[in-house]
Amino acid sequence: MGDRDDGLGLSLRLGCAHYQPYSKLSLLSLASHPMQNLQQKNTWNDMFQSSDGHLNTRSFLKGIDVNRAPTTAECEEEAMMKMAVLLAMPQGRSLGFQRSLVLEETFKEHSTLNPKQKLALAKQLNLRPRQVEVWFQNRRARTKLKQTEVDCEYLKRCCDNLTEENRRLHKEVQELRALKLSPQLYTHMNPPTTLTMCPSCERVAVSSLSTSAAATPTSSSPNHQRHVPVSPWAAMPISTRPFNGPESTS
DNA sequence: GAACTCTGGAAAGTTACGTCA
DNA sequence: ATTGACGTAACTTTCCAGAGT
Repeated sequence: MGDRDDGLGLSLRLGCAHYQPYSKLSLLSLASHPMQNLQQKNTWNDMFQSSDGHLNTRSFLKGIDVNRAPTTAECEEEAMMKMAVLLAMPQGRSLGFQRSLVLEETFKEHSTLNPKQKLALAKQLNLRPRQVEVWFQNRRARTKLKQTEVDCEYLKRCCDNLTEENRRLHKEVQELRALKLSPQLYTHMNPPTTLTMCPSCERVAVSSLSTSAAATPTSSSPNHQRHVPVSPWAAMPISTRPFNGPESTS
């Protein structure tokens, strides 16, 4: 799974963008390696040994944000070390590190295989064609699941933004109604012409006359301290409003 | 050209198993 | 030692597109 940049502006980044050999690999497959050698396992034990003497691979994994682009310094050493450890971690049943690596590289090129490619890959990896086929099926499923999770998060953020905007608009309506129902304020209001409405977005904007009148009330008209509730984005182009896109929320 | 059958592949769902905390 | 969570390999079912008749 490589970087993705679709219409939603979403992208998935794994590892370090500057370190290509590992950065594009799936963490799922990186974590799968049947390192059954006892001697090497002791090495992993040493590396993951926690204070209480137990192995702590999950906490180690927590230190890696697969969606964050690490700094250059991290890329060169820390990320390298972490990825190297990930690559060697035994995790469940797997086809082996080298095989997974080749399968991943092949998957990056094309997520589906024609029969000829499948046979060639199976021969290269000393696997049955059926195993290669199954691996690609499962890999596509994992990719789709991951993408679904990302899309779901994006939609959730959109929903949150709209909810907040809805709440803000309700408050604004209430304030406007209160303003209209107040006779004193209503009679001393400036003419409606001081409020202008954008013909394209139909948002009310405050003209320079009204804003100056509101900001600097004269001694002869103290009641001119008129509050005009205008949302902070009223004068903003639609495309730059906070609820208009995923990039504006983070 | 339309209707039907066959076949292969993909997706979705499920199961079994190994590892770890 | 046991258990639940998690990841992966492998299987089953369903659907669909393309080829052949």
